[in-house]
Amino acid sequence: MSDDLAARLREQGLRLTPQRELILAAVEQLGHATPDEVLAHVRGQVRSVNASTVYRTLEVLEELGLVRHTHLSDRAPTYHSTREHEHVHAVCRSCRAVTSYDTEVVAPLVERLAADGFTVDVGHLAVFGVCADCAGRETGGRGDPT
Amino acid sequence: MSDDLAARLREQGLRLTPQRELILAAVEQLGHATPDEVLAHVRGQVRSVNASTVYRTLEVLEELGLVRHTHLSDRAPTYHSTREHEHVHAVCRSCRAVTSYDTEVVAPLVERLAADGFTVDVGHLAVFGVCADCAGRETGGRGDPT
DNA sequence: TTCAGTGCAAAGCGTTTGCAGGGTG
DNA sequence: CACCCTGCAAACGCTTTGCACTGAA
Repeated sequence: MSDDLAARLREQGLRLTPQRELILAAVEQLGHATPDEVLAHVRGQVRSVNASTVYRTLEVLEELGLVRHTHLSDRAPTYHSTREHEHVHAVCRSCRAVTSYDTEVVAPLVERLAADGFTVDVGHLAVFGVCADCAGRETGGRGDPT
Repeated sequence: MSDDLAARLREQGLRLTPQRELILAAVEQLGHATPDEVLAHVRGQVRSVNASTVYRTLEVLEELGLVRHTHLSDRAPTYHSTREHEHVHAVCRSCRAVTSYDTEVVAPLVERLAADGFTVDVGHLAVFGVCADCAGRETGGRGDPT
């Protein structure tokens, strides 16, 4: 856990700071969160933490392999801990509902591209479309993710 | 072709303007282009055309089903004509190369989600990963398309 | 003591919006 | 001649960057 953080940072000659611990903890607690949500969460617990620090830290954490991100909307990306099982997201363009699927659903795709030497980043995959509920209501909901 | 444009616009009580024709033509010629590239292309042929017009027009054209967009980078989206065969994009995170695949590569995925009532927007799908070339050179290239 | 990390403020990029004039149907 | 569309300019949301100070090792 956070030991991972300390260890991995050390390996890279990077430093362990309270902000880094807090931001990693926030991502783990929130499940899926945008930089802004992470910022809000962290600020809820502590004094001043800056947005730039959140961005810079999420980048570091991603390089260390502790968090990952996907794009579930055309706005800010969402980050999640790599301690979760890797999964694929299905996003309804109409109601914006996000469903997680086991990576097995893309196994054939992954194998097919692997045959060409292409290694798919499964955890980053977001599949857009229309969910069962919205298919009924026709041209449903609000906005328009991606 | 452009007849499509005129016809579809009429159906919706919308108007045919030179800008709309030019922008659609630009997307068809460019293959895959960002709003900015479309703007540059259109300006290359004609006088003043405004960025907002490009955005508004691409939105209209997409609603009319004449163009589609995907996200091949974490920057601007890329638009393409729906007259092309529908395809899936594989984007190398290292060298940014984009390869188009026939939609059959995602058929199993599409069927699996369809079983849950989820209709996948195949044309929008972008698969990120590392291509064969870059897998060799290890930690390759430049930027980092998300 | 050193140099990575942080906060702050400003800038950057892509996109959106309000408004008044212009052109299509 | 009604009303959609456009250009313009300002605003916006998210992210990045430069810089001087702070604090981890």
